[in-house]
Order: sequence, then structure tokens, then C-alpha cells
Amino acid sequence: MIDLRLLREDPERVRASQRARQADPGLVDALLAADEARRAAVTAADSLRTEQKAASTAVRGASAEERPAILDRAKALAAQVKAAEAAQAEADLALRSAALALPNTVLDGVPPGGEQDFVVLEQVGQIPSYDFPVKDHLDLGTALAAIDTERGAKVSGSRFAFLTGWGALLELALVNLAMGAAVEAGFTPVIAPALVRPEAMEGTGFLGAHAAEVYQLEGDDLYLVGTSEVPLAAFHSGEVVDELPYRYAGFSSCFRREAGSHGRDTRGIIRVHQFEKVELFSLVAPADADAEHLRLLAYEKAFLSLLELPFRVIDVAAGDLGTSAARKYDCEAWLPSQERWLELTSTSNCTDFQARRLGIRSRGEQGLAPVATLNGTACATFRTIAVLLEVHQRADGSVHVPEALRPYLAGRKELLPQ
RNA sequence: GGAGGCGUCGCCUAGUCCGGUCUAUGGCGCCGCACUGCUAAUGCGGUUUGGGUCUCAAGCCCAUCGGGAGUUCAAAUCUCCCCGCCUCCGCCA
Repeated sequence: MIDLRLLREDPERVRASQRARQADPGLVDALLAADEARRAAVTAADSLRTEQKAASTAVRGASAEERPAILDRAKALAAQVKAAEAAQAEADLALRSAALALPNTVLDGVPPGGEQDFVVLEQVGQIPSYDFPVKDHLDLGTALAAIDTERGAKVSGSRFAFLTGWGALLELALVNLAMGAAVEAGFTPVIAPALVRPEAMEGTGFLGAHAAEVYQLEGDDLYLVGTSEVPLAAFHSGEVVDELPYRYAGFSSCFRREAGSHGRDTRGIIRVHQFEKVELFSLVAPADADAEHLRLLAYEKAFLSLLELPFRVIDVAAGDLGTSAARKYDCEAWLPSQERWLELTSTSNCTDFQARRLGIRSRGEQGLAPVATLNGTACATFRTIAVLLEVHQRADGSVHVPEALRPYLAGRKELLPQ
């Protein structure tokens, strides 16, 4: 939810953001109109209530003979107040839905345009070349007895997989490495719930445009999270937080319906309905948000380097930002089998957008004000495993194990086909 | 899942039975001022949050006693639903 005061002061800035996102600038004017309508309704209801309170007080002090008349007037006012309150509630609701429809205002410098309009900021490492025909991660993983998508489909459906043997251990190794490094960098480790209430989902902006992506439990009014960003963001909801910054590294399973991606990445474990992830989440003073964003990006880069993966960093275009993000950097690793870059980590600066919805505030010079929230991937397991197997494959089907992972894999330097 | 108890403006707390100066009491903490030759004590004042009005500020107004709905001229107080916490029972990794 954006700041309505800022919207009133400078609506053109928000319209420009919408245009950069290739979204409807009309939403801005709809919100302005809803805001004005609500303020009118509030003023009307407030003044009626003032009258009603006076009338109600008069009832108490009234003598027996004047009482009936005063009571009649009080009753009439009560009815008017009730109507005015209903109108106000309606205006509140209209304002709320208009506000929820509008995504965060993008920051200066964000490339305008759609998914293809990103800007490459840098490339780390060389695109690997192989003097043998490369296999994809599913062939490699099957030969290693590490990935079993056939049984995944049998048991749970398409886009599910079993990780077995070294595959299972590799997942745990990645989680341990990511968690350990994050803790060393000052993040507080958290095991987060994967089921959350609607407020948590909505507060993080996942029930808007991306509602179709989210699994919902019909019987319990709970949602399965697509990322532990959701429980981590909601962790401090409704709280006044001091002693900023707060930095968390949350682990959870992640569930995604992949509703809009039929036919995309159907092979292997690049795009699955369930995977595990370590997610970084920071709460900082709004003025420190940009610096924190770069800090999260630096952390992600360091982690990919530990995995000895070549990657590039892109500045994601406005139209490809999530609802809550004002700026987003993705790290994309090279996927040899498809000879393309694949997003492995993503870090978003949500400014005060999430915090406003979730009621996370801190005390500043202006009194209580929403904090800034930022999130970033430390490690999303399945997809990272896919890239690791492919990049580090050898001609004989064995796979090199990066040094940083070896302590978590019984010291193994390579994984061998079974 | 069953039974009972509880939820008050940072923290603790009075008020809820029996609706009306509750404009929510007191303490702690915090902020400001005064005094005392020191950052202690004491005294005085302030201290929920959100919204509206307003050029700014002040002021004024409205809402807010876990959340929502209802009864009433009037709800912290009465009724219902929901959420959370605690105790006991049942079940369970």
C-alpha cells in the first residue's frame, strides 16, 4: 500500500511509475477519487456523531416532560449516524480495494518496460564450455539416482519430484551452507511456518495479481506460502520495532501452483510445485533501504561464488517487478543444457509498501512511521541443484562438488553415477 | 476435539456483576521543566494509536478497552461470532 499523503502531493510520480510498469495509470486517479470520497464520508459521519453525542448526553439530564422530545431527536440522529456510518464503511472499503490494486511506486533508475527490458549490471565468471555433449540436470540426476520425477508425478502429479540419495543430501547441504553463511553475516536464523493466515498473504502483496499462484486450504482459511518472505514479513506485523535493522534468514518449504506457466520448464526440477528455500529478510529505516538492498545483493553474489557458478546480475525492469517491489535485482546462473541464464536468486526493495500494510512501524522524528522491508533469496534448493549438476558435470556423468559444500557431503569431491 | 478462565492507551493495573462527566484509574518506564555544585533524590507538567479539519502550527472534531457484528438515545461494561493466550481432559509425531 502506498502512502496516500505522498499520492495526494505528487500523483504524477505515481502515474509515471504505472507507465514504467506498463500498467494502468488510471488506477492512480481511481485511488485519488476513492480517497476524496472517503474523506467526505468521514467528515459527514463525524459531524453527525458530534450532534448525536450531544443529544445523547441531553437525554440523561432531561426532565420528565422534555424527555420524550429529546429522546425522539436522539433516535432520529442515531438513525442518521447509522446511515452515515454505513456510507463511510462503504467508502473505506472502496478506498482499500483501490489502494490494494496499486503496486509499489518504482524507484528512480529502474529500467522501464517489460520482462525483456532488464539491464545487465555485471557478469561474474565465464560462460562454461564443454568438450563433450552436455546432459541436462534430469539425465544427470537420474544417473546419479539423485532426482526421481517419474515417481514424483506418480505420487503427487506433474512438477513434483523426489530427491533421493545424494540429491537429498545435496539439498540439506545447500540449506546448511546458506544458513551458516547467513548467520555468520549477522542474520538471525528462523524456521518459519509454511501455512499462514490471509492477512499475512495479503500484507505481503501476494493476493493481488499473483493470487492464482497461491495454494489455499479450503477447510482452514490458510494459505501455503510460496516463499518464507511471507511469514518473515508478517513476523513483526502490528508491532513497533526499534533497534533497527533486523535481519532474518528464514527456512521453509515453498509451494507454487505455477498456474500461468503451463508448458514452461516442464522437464526436470527447475520449476516445481514444492521446494525448500532459505530467504533473507531485512527491516531497516527507509533511508537505509537502498544500502540494504545492495548488501543483500552482495550476499547473494557471495553465495553463488561459493557454489562456483557463473552468473550475471540484472536490474529487473519495472513491468516485471512484483506488487510490493520498488526495485529488484536478480542473479541468473548459466544453464548449460539450454544455453541460457536462469534466475537463481532475487532481491527486492519493498520500501515501506509491505510495512504499511502489515503495520510494522518504528519511532522516528516524525513519530511512528512504517519501516522499509527487503527480501532476497539465499538459496532456493531444487533449482540450484539443477544448475549445480549441469554446470559441474563431467564427460563421464560424474559431478564436481564445490569445495564449500564438501563439509556437508561427507567430504565428497564428486558425485558418481550409480 | 471437549470443559473452564483470561485479553484495558510501551509494561503492570483499576473499572466490567448493576450501561450514562470513563474526556478510561494508579504505578513503572519515558520526555520536558524546576531545584540541588555532578547522569541520584524530590516536585511540577506531559506521555495510546489512527483519522478528519486546517497554508504550517496550535486548536477543534471523530474513532479506538483483542477483532467484528448486534441491542440501546447512550457500550470498556449487555448479546453473538471470530482470534489469541492459559489450565484441565482427549488424541497424536
